[in-house]
Amino acid sequence: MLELYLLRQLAAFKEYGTLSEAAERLYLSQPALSRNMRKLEDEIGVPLFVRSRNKLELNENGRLTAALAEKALSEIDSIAKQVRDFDRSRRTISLGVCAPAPTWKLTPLLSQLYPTMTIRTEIAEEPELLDGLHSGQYQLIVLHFQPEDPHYISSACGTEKLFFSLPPTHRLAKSASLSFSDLDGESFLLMSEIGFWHDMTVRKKPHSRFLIQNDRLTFDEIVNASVLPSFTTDTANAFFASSSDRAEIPISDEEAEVRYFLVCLKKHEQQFRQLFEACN
Amino acid sequence: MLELYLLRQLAAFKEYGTLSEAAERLYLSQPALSRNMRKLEDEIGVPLFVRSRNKLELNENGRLTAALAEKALSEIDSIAKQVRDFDRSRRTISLGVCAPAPTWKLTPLLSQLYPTMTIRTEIAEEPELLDGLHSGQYQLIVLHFQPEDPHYISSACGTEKLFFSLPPTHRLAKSASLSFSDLDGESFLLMSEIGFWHDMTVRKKPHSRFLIQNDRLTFDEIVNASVLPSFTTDTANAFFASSSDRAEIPISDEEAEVRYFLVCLKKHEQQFRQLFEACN
DNA sequence: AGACCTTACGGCCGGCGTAACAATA
DNA sequence: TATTGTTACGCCGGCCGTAAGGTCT
Repeated sequence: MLELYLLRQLAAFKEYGTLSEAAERLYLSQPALSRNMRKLEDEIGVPLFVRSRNKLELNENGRLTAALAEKALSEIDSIAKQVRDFDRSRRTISLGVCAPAPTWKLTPLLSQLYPTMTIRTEIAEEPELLDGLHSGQYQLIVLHFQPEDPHYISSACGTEKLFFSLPPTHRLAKSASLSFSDLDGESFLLMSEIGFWHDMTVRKKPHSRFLIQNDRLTFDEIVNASVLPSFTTDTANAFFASSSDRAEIPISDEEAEVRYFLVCLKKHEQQFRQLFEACN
Repeated sequence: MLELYLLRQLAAFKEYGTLSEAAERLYLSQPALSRNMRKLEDEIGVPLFVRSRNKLELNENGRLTAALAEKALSEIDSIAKQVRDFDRSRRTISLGVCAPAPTWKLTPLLSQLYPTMTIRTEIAEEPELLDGLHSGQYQLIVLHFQPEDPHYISSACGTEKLFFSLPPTHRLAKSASLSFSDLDGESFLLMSEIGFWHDMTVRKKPHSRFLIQNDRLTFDEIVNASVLPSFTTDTANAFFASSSDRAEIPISDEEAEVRYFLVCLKKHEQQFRQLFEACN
């Protein structure tokens, strides 16, 4: 059977045009390449080259062979990668979420229920989450609505309510309740990687500007040191008790409180049965 | 990159189940195979086997790898074949005919006009000829009707008229003309490999039986030695003068005389221009 | 002269076989 | 005991590099 090193060398010769150049790219002596091209020709049994006295070119057979070789080589190349990906996917649970809060409860739970598995978490938009669930990119996703498709298994897994976080000096710091529009136009401090909350706050306050910070500790410091309004949620407060003198004002819009739903494909129902029972 | 011998050996192990058996089939010592399977595992970097103390089995990764390997190996295997076929097709003109007579003139003509090419002739049914022309199986075909599709180039290339060949003692040997139906029911001697003539004669004499002989010399001998009716044609007589005392009676059915048409695809018009000019 | 390809010769590495061992049924 | 898989050691074929030679621009 044709050996790979011959096909690789043919492909390189096709790419670089001369034996010398190809040999150099292959870290191979030029005579070796010359010999091997003749050997390949012998093995296939038909001429692959037109040979002038000091010039070597592919003929039609040679071009066909090189094209087929490139295809086969890339296929062989991809085998190891495919197997490694497959192996990783078998020992990994990928969790896609529409916001960070659900992971605070789910990640420890997953680690405990499936101690041999690696838990990978990703924040994405809801349409991408659903696509990824079907493509196998995610085995589990968390949405902030309940999907209706009967191919899914889903179950509520917590709520989250958004609050304004205002400095005591803010003119509205004593309010019992505020709506998004009450603070439209003011500049806000905002965490990055907060999933759908980002879109929602930006959409509900079209005239505000948002200063994005991607590290939570830094964010907390900046919040405490500034007089800009920001956000917090009941869930975040429960998990990350941060001392601050800020006023936390409930947001009256109904979108400010969401329910999360954990979703998996029906075919994985067995695998995740314990998880669904535990997260209720 | 993964080397082919490792993939071949993995595929063999998958096929035969044990290292010993696979090694034997591969004409390889069993320790060598053991080493190489470990090497493959190392190179891919994930476990491919479940190892008991004296048992080796593929795990899921291994089964995937073996499946991918089989695919890649068969692809590599097919490269040489594809290139050889391509090379042969480049130096061969394949002529498909609906009956043998046209080849008697065309084959010498082709050899003369295209002296570097191999001429290959095949008899086939007309639908297969047209399919083969499109698929590239034939560059030229001969039909006994003129195709209407404008994608073809076609030109008349001779006629052939069928005769009954009757022993002098036959009751109808003196007839000036006969129709197919006049001899329906009698047993006939018939050559094989005569293309559409076979179907036609069988169809026109549904009550006759036909004794098939595939060698022309043998056929001629049998014909001369027997009193069974057979067939001949004007074209065959012109090319193969066979002495015989048989009566040759024209067949009056209009299907008994055909015109042949040489056909090629328009894209080959240039290549075969000389041929079309010469065969008129 | 410089670029390119081919042929000739010797070295060396990698894959193989033999041998010896361990474990299971 | 027969079968299966693993480890250790030395051989050898095949691929490579160096050197030398020929041809073309």
